[in-house]
Amino acid sequence: MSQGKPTPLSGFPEWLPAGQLVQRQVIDTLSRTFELHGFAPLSTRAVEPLDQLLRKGETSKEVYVLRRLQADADDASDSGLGLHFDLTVPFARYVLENAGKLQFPFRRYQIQPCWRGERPQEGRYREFWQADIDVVDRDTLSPHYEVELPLVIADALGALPLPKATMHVNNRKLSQGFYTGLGLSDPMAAIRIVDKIDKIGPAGVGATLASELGASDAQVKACLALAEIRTADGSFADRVAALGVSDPLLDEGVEELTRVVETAAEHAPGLVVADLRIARGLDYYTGTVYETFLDGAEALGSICSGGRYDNLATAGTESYPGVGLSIGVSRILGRLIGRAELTATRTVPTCVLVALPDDASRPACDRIAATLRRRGIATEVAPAAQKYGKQIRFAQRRGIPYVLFPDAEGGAEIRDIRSGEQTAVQLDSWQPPAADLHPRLATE
RNA sequence: GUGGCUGUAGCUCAGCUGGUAGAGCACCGGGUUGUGGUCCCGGGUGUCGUGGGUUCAAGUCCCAUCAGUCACCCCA
Repeated sequence: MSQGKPTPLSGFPEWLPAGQLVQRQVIDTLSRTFELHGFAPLSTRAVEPLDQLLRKGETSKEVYVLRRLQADADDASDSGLGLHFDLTVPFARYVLENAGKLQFPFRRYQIQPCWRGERPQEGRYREFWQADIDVVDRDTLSPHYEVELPLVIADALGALPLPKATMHVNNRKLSQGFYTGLGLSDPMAAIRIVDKIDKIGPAGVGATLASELGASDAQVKACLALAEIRTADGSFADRVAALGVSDPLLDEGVEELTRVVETAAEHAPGLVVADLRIARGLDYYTGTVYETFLDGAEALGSICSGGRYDNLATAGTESYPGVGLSIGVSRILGRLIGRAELTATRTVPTCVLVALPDDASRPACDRIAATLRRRGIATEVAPAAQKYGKQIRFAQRRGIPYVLFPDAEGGAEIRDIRSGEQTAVQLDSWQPPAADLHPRLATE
């Protein structure tokens, strides 16, 4: 019974083998970098109770819910479970659940798929991978983590062959304090309105501030002036001061942001800019907020975002403030794989193809392959005893760098099919250059 | 989730006002009967995204649907 050819599912991308290999390489590279900074690997289940996912009134989230197919037809209830839409909320739950067994400050990384039911387009999927790092502590979290995490991200992104990235950083205390000091009725609403400045322009923001918050001309002018501030060093503080607004929370925010920007400028020059219009949508952020854009792909949106959250992991009197950043792995890969700007040096793990002289030689060739594998060299034997030209082409199509030709006396020659160089080798000692041992990421 | 645009071979695309499809590259076979890439010769490999409808006749017109993409929303 033919069911016809299956079609793709909107928003659920599946890369071809070459892309899969690229994603694996990217994830491995990120994992190594995170571990180098002492972050422990962690995975959480795919599902969370809906009340966990929807806490903080995040009802706008397009959460996929789980329901048993076998549920009674007249049973309208669901399981009360939903797929997580990010890795921060599940992590906060995990911390609360295991607080007694964890050591604080607790730092972990987590690389997993997430699900959101929104309309897909380039860089936006319904199933997508995030690579998330967070640090949480008990009761209070030292501000220096807000400086450290961007540097870890700088290392991680720097280890990948990507276009230059720029991280725009702001501090909610700065914005909120500024609007409070300015005398606006609803500082949080002002933050959200000003965040739209790239969409609706300064005039639109001004009009909205006036109509929704009753802001005066002077207040609107001050808000727009703040939103214009964007500096690669600590000089933003002088420009904020020049606006003549005073508020204790504002001062705190300026101090924290100054530390982030100046430290980043020292350790990762060119990565971070203070950008006082950045707000971030998620309302659980309470301090530093981050958004990162790839140069030349700004329209793709942020490829790494996060911030400090003081109240996400709280239960009763227990409080575990944290700060985290998430890299949008699928967003980056969808763009770069889609445009063939990021590839792997080969489409299979195989380093050596053992040529098959004739069918009777297969056992001997299998032994040769086993010998190489024992030394960690990924090896496969040619699928059929075709003409050597065909066998070489088999390797070439897949990017396999070496073809091994056995001879009748138990020796072998290995050909580097990129250069055409072919030499007799000792099977029990030959080793490829380290660069050829595994597929690597490559830009084209 | 709302709205717009797009959908022909593996890829990039052509196909005028309706007459059951074509180019380049790629791929396959051979020249070269066991060492690829160059060159030469030969081969079209296709449910025109899918399903309906109009028509004597649909790749072409209409509707729906799926997918991609863009804007909104939101955000990785």
